[in-house]
Amino acid sequence: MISETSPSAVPAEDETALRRTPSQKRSRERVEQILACATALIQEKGSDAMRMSEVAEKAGISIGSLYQYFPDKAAIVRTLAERYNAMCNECIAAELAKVTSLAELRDAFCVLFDIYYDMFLAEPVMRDIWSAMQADKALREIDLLQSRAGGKLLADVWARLVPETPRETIDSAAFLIMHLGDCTMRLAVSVDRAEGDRIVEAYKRMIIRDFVADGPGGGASPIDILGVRS
Amino acid sequence: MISETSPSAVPAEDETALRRTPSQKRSRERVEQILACATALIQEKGSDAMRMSEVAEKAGISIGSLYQYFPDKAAIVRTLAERYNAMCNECIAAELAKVTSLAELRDAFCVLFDIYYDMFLAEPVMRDIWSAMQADKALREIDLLQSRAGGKLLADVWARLVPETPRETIDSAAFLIMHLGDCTMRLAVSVDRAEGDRIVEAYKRMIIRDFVADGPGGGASPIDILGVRS
DNA sequence: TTGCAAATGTGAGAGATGCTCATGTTTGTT
DNA sequence: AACAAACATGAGCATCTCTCACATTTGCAA
Repeated sequence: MISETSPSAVPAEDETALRRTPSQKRSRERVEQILACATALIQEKGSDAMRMSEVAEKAGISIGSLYQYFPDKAAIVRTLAERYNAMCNECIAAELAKVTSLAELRDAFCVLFDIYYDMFLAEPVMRDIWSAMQADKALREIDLLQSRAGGKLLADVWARLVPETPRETIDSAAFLIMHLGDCTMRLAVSVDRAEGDRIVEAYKRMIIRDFVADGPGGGASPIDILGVRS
Repeated sequence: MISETSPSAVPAEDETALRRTPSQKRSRERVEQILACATALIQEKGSDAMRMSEVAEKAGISIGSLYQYFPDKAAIVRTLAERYNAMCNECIAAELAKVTSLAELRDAFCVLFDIYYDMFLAEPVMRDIWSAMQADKALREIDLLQSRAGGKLLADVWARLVPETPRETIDSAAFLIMHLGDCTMRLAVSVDRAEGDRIVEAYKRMIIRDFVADGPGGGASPIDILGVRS
């Protein structure tokens, strides 16, 4: 799923997340084992209630061994978050690669957002991680970096389609769209399904209007006739 | 700031937040003292790093006394959050009361959002509380209730202006708009000021398009010509 | 004023959990 | 076989939230 230059079977997560880079096969397997057990425990009881002692026990290792690889509890969650992000980036890049017009951009956006919604609905662990996010500064940074990364993918395409719009306007709008997409997701999966669906649809409608002409806020939008500050 | 039926000088927070309802003047002052010290400590080091022992010490009371009034640490933060929410609701209701047309709705939205942005910029404690939010389930509930309350205020006005749109569509869209407003805020104040301003403007532009005609997604929007799922 | 019950105050410490570190064991290499 | 580096271990340290048995203060009625 993750394309890396490394020939290793283990995807190279952000190296700083691991306290010790495992060099022996045994320890590389152990890292995967830890992550798998942590995922199971998060699914079962949530990342907050997950205890490091439980992870160690379930993985059949000592607590000290656990801390040999992950500097703290948050690092485990962060590693899982980065894996999900990498998957998302692949999807986004693949879908946006086909876009050559504003109409296609709108279609691609709707397709991607539906995929994202389905992922959130199907992955309780992913939901939990994003919930736990705000509690952890480093995780919040990762989330913003992800929004920026996705935003850049979008802005690159968008800017080509509306060349006369200032690039920083597009960048900020794209960044915001990505970030609010995450927020919409978390909201949609926290209410009942019918309302969640309405919310997701409302978001998509809200956003695709920005892909109308002349960039964010441009075109035939009512902005032109309003006295908006700044 | 908070209008209550109670003649008491102390605003009646959600009673369930307090472990023991203070009946003597001394203890009522003490609750205020606790909240004031907690606010100062959050401003200084953040709610996460704030220690209950510090709050007690700064307030000049014992740790046991502290827990006499607040069942746990989160309850203090929750109480502060509810006070901010009450203030926000007053502003929203006041501004929306004047609205009699879609154009006025757009104007009111921009005014309110600017006020909100200024509040976020000026109140580090408020920012901290919303950051700590996702870590605490009860606080998250409060936040969603707040979005629902604000959403209802908006939906009531909006529905009157576009009577032919299904009410549940309006409700969900209004709810989403309020929630994403919070998300936009948190994002805007976490980046540098210039980008924060661009983000806030992008959000306002995005939203006021929904106040165009025929309700969310209605009117001359490109939605009509798109094959959107559901 | 005095007595008394209810309200309030106190702080040592119980309980829980993340994480460390000194020490022991395994692995790969020469 | 010998040895260094990598890896494993778990008792226990550090920290923090929150409790509880007991002391003190307050308001009020006699």
